[in-house]
Amino acid sequence: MDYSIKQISEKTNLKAHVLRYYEKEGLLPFINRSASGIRRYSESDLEWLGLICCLKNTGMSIKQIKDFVELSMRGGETLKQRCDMLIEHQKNVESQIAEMQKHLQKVAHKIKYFTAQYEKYLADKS
Amino acid sequence: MDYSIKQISEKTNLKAHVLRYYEKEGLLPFINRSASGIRRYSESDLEWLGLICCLKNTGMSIKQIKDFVELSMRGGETLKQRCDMLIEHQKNVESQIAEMQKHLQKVAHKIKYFTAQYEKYLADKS
DNA sequence: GTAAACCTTAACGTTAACTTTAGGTCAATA
DNA sequence: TATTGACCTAAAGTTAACGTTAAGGTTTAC
Repeated sequence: MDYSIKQISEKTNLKAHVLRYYEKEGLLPFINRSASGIRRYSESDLEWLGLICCLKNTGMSIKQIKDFVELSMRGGETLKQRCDMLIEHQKNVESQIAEMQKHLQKVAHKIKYFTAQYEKYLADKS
Repeated sequence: MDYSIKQISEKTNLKAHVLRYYEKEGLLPFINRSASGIRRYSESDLEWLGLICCLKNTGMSIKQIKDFVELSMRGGETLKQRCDMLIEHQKNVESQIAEMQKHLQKVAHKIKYFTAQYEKYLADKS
């Protein structure tokens, strides 16, 4: 009940060399190998990858994800720290979104302005 | 009634070297110079910088902003194109935000999960 | 047995948006 | 007039997160 790197690549949409790269960077320090050294991903590895992608997708850097993974490897005593880290991250992303929405309002305003200009231009031409 | 690069730097929160960089990249093809070659920014240059920052803040690339500026330099005949470009950009940003919010929900879910784990850990310890 | 998939290390290439450096010139002031 | 701080240019350096290529080797599936 385990997966090859290719299968995982398909399931996660991460190319094989990216999976190896993530492993090298310390994001996946728990992948088992077959006797001959071939990576064998378990169901729980796949779940981990889910979390990693989730953090990546919300803009967390590889380095920070690595820190998170390292905490996880230290067991239950770091659970509080990890919760805090995720909550902090959540806050950051939320405020980024809020910022973006604020800036977006300015864009909307500019669009109004340009649209008016365009209408004036059309009127002047006729 | 014009400004030095330092004054503009303070007004826009863009460092002087960034202003020069933007100019080199074609984002500001209209800045006047003194006889000795020193940049003199006008009030309207400052307004342009406002629009440029607005686009930057919403994630538009330097290259795209350059394209927008180039259209602008061609005058009224490109107004429609520019409107369309801004509207397209607005849509992109909105869908980016939506995506982000979707991913954020997953993070929230993970937080719930980790918090539960943490409470269980505390209960087991006592 | 052979072809496809996997492994490693290592190094070079890429992109965006700066940032820094080096070596000057210019302007305000004491 | 000397000095200091602001300005100029061109070009190289930086960072993150990969992407690419190479070179050489092992393993697995049919």
